[in-house]
Amino acid sequence: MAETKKTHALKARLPRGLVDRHAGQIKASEKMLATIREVYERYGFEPVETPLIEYTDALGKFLPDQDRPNEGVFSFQDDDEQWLSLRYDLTAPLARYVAENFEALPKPYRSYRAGWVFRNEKPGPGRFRQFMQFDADTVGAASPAADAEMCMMMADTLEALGIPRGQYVIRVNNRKVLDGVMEAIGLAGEDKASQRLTVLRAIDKLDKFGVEGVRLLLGAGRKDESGDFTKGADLDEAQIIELLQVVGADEKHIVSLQDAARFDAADDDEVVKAGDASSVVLNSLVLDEWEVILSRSESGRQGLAELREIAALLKSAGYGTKRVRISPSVVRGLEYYTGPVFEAELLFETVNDDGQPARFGSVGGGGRYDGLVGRFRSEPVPATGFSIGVSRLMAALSALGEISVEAEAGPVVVTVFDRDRMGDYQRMVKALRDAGIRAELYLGGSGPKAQLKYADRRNSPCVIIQGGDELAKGVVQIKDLAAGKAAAASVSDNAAWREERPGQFEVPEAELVAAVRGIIEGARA
RNA sequence: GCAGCUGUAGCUCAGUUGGUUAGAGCGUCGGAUUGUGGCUCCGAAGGUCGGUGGUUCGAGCCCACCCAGCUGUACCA
Repeated sequence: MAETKKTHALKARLPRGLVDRHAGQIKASEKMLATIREVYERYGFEPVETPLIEYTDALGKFLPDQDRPNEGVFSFQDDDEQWLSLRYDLTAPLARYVAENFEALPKPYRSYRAGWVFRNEKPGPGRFRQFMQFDADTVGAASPAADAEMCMMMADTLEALGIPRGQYVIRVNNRKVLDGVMEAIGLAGEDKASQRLTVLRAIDKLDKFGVEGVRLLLGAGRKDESGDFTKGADLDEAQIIELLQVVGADEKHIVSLQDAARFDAADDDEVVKAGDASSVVLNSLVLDEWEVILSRSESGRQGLAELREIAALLKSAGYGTKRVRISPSVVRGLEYYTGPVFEAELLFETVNDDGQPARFGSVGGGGRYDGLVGRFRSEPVPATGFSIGVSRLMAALSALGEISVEAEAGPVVVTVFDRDRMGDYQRMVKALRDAGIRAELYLGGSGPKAQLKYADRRNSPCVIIQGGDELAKGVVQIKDLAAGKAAAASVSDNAAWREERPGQFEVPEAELVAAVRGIIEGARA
């Protein structure tokens, strides 16, 4: 028999871009999902679930002019050679579901769902190849009221999760506005399509590179810090100025506090302090700012009208710019959004692993996708929705101290000091379980020391000990591990520590359950 | 994809101009203490030095290529 060397053992390794989740993380995320669900239910949305796998054509991810799916999606062929893919978001599968069950569903159809999605691309910090999204969508409502509701619901959700008002903002824009501006500066027409894409990508990077970086990307191009060069959109100076007038207009939609009453500002509107003066951020002002340039194009006028309606509805419902703000640099996905787009951004800073201050940034987004369901049907079907990045939001919440991924209390451990009496120990475990207390019998083969160590690692509230001495007296020893740890701090001598048995007391076996309950409830208080 | 940086024990890292048997701390396991967590002390296990080829009497160290990871950037439904 050949000698089996350890070095030949199969290496246990997690594929890159994927994560294991331990008990604390799972419980924390379940709690978080429950909170989100509650908000959505309150808005009248109902759950629906679709599978992780769809036909690739339903996801719309075949490469153009090729019989192969996009590399970014995990795909494989069925027995009949049809391509299947792991879903890469929850929107395309919903569109498939709605189209397939169109007659049976009440419309407008409001639904929500949480689930894993997969992207086969390079992982990075905070970017995984499998991650969870939590979506809500309204299908069959063309009214901007549906979009406004999405924004309000997103704001309510973040607050329900414990993110204070002012530490987040929902930014809203409209793709028709962006299209309108581009049209106005002479970028209309099929031949300019790729240039328009480059422009949109450049605008999307406003918060990353700032106005100057975007200016470079709109013009000749930009070199990053590793020396790599990104080619720009090649706009001329006049076009760039006009574009930035709309897109870089953030600082302009404010009015001085003295004038706020005249503009009917709400309490909930953002106030910006600069020196002695204070100014209020108003959604209506940024829209006024755009009026002239957008009037030059039909889609610009449309987009502006939709945003005005959204802004008015938000105001009526009492949502000021602290919560939802018209923001010209929001772009979102390039493929299917057709109207209003939204993004949920966290504003607070935290310290990352390297001690560098870091912003969480976007934790969710969405928008109107009027073409997506219609792909499956002969008539157009309007739809709007948004998606929350669950893992990212969870990282943010734990940084805020709103949730903890620390392991919570483990089960009570009944130790085995006498191997012949497993039945007796099992009976104690059963009694505890019947009383609704998490409890387990030590199932390993090690001695008392190891058993105590095990209970310590399980974060058990207490252990139950009954050796020969206790049996003779009809009692059990109960050791409160937390109390013992506290008492041990002042003891440095091991003999004394063992003699003292900190946190340990003796009760008649009949009082076992009551004594354990006392410890658990004491720890909770 | 492009660019830069980095690969030595489970983790964090030392390792001399290229010179015998590659080390430390932490962690793990065991013992002191077979009826008790922590502290302390003692001991043990754990390595194809990322891979392949080359230079050399001799490579963890030098060279080439490859692989992986990290960071930035591109793409991102």
